[in-house]
Amino acid sequence: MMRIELAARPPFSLAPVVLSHGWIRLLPFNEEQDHGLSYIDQLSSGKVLELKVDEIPGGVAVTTHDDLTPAERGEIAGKVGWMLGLEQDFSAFYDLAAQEPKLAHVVAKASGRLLRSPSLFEDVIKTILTTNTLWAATRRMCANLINQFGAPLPDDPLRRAFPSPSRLAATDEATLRAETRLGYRAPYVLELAQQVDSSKLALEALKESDLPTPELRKRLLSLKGVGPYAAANLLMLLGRYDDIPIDSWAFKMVSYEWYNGQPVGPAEVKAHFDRFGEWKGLAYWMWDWNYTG
DNA sequence: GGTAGACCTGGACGC
DNA sequence: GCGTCCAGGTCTACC
Repeated sequence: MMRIELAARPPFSLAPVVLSHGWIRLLPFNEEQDHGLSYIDQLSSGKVLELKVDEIPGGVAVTTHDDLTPAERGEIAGKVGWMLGLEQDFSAFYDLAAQEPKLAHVVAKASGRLLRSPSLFEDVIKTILTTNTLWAATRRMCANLINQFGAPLPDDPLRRAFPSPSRLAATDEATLRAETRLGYRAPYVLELAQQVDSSKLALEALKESDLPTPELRKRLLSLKGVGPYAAANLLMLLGRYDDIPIDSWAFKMVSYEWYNGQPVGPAEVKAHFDRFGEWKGLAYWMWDWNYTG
């Protein structure tokens, strides 16, 4: 049993991160008591362990059943710091949100951080799995990927980590279609895994990229299966909020918020959030919508 | 620059 | 049961 305490930039609260979007309900995440979370992670050494994350004053505590080397502790600290956005600074967003009743809850709850997977590789695949399908199918495809290709937890082999690029690169399109049920997304996932595995694509480097958002967006759009919606979603996970992930849900929300349920397009969605400038994506994401059904 | 039609799955619906 | 329809973004081909 090991415990690692990590400090967060204040203000911080774990619950809004866990509840920030659907990722907590995709394996290998799991929501635990009191809006804590667990995640099954494969370390760079290949070791698979379960990380449990709970809030403590000033940050979080990460616990595992395993004994860890200093290097493993460092790796876990880095990953969890990224996953929860512990260093992220939302003070400029809070200044804007404090002026807008529909965003007041953001300041009150210290929201803004969006739950991320340890790797951009995993988040790109998961984002591709959310496109053009229903949430239940996204969860099923993600679970299939993990159950079929993920490395097992030694104590509990039915639970597995998210597959590595090399493991996915070693499968084939027919298997991803027939067994994993990815449908037409199969070649997209396979190509991504092969490019990352062969180092043709330095995907993880985009996490620290200082490219302007439009350039970063172009990089993401160049990935097969990543279109405007997916790119905007991934940009948000990368801490860039100057684009809005517009999907069919966005049209419905904006329609009932400002147009009496009449059909709307992307222009209407953008029009209501442009005033938030570089924070417009987060303003959209955190908006306290009228429509609840 | 924009757009039409194809792509897949599984759940809902009609018989 | 069995067939048909539908929702959900992105791709490619073509303009």
